Amino acid sequence: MSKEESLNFLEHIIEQDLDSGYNNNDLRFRFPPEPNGYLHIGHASAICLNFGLGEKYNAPVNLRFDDTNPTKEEQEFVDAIKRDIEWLGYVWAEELYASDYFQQLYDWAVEFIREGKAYVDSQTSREIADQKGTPNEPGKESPFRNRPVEESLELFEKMKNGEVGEGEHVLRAKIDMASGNMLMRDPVMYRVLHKHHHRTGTDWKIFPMYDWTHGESDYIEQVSHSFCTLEFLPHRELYDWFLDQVYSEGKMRPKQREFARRNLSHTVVSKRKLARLVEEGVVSGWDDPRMPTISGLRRRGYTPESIRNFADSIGVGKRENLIDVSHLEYNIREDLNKKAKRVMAVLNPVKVLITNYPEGQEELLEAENNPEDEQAGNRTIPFSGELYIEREDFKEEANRKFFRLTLGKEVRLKNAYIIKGEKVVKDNEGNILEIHCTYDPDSRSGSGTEASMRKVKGTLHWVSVKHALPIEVRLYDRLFTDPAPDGHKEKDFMEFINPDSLNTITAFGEPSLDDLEVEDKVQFQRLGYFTVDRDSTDARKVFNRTVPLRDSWAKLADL
RNA sequence: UGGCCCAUGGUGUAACUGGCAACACGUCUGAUUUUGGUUCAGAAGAGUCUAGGUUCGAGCCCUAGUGGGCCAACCA
Repeated sequence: MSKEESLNFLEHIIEQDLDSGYNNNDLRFRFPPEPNGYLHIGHASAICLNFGLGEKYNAPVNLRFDDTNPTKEEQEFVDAIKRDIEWLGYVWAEELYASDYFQQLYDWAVEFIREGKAYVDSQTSREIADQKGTPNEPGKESPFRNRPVEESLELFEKMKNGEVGEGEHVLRAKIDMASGNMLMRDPVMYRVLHKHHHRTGTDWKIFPMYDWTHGESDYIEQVSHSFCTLEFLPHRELYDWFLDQVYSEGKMRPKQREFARRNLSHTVVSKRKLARLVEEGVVSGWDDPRMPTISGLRRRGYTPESIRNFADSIGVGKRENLIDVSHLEYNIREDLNKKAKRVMAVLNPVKVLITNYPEGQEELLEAENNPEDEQAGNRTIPFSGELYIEREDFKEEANRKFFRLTLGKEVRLKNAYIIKGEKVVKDNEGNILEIHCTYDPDSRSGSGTEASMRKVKGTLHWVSVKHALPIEVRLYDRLFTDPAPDGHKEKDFMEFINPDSLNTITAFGEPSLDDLEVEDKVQFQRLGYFTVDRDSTDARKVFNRTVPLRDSWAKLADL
């Protein structure tokens, strides 16, 4: 890798380790989700971080499910997580489960008891919590702290065999009830849970806690760098303590390092809050295109590349952050600009009659599929004397800044002819029913005539009425009106729901849209990028708006 | 109240062992354009939370303060 590029602080750590004796072959990372929900954009950046490091250093990255709490975990989530990571385009070295290590962890724990490093506590969780003290005052030692080793051993065995009920006993590490770090005050290592585990079934009645599991799992897998979010920083001392007890010379000693979770504006990401959106029907499900879940983003039309580029471009740090969605939107536009086929669709139609176009005539006009990609080729679009254009593209009279159709002025119909507004037909209420225009027969795009080369300010997209394909279009906008909906202490995040986050309309598209398949992505010219939703039927296609095009006119038009 | 972490343009990051603040997004000009898109050229915008200190020299080091975050689940 070039020394020119700047490294983020995690890469600096790795580089330092490499300089101080680590072998490149020693490097190994992991992404350790708990299978208790769907992955979201926050996970995506952690995935890109770990797997990105794996690609950069040519090191293996394991996918390890942190499945130590059977009350919350399900196989369904394991499958969904794997699917999402694969979709992002990453390949894990090994698929592993913390539950694979239950026996090893148990054996170590028994060893701990024998060595007086752990004991069975028979108090209630309440009592234990009360004795914990506060960050200011030291905790009190449990009356069971010095119970005989044999007794702890026996009770632990009973816990394991399911002979004791949930909550009756726990195994605690004997560390320091006066530690300034609350996590070091004799943390619970095991609790009894008579629950079905998605992988171990009913084999185990005791389940190891996160702290006891995570570092040891890293150690078993010989992970070199265990990157996690900042809230785990206080856990590091315990992570290291547990590691010290089992570490043997010559092995890789995993290193936990923490980075700031990256927050995206105008959304929420906590599982509880996302669940509320689903339960209260604000969205249609976990993969609603407005959801920040990976499945939601996928359905919205985001590409894996755009998400990866986004994650790379925002970097990592250790400070609180709120990344504006515009960064994400930039990345999807940039990707789709190169890839998406251009097509025409009219969302808010008004009829245009070309009065001097021969009655009943139709023709097929040639159109470029993507000006950014020569390989994309051309297609044909049917043209006739009766068209739809966007209602916003016409004004009876307008100032010089309005580069669109007005009476007496010419505009180009994309890939077709130059037309001139002649008159407007209205109903009794003054609503525009149709606009009469004349066209310049010599001005056909690509015909090479002098008239076809004429420069007119303004080009409109259109669809021939007779050939128009009715489609359903779902116009999505950000789900929340506030950049940090859950950042207000006094207010519930639900108060910031954007009432206009979804606008479903019927629109008209050019006939070629009928050939598209689910998840195909196109640019509706002058409007935005759209993708075919799985709700599409043979009778009617459904398009989700991924993101509108940048629109420098919108700002002026508002004035 | 104790401990720990953090603090650089509107946003996110960068600045290798101290050498006069960079990149991306966003914003604004202009050019090009059969997408008010794209592309291209350019501009504005921070003197690095504050106050001291060390140093020839500090965003980088030290001290204190201020502000924000984290920590007292048999969750991860």
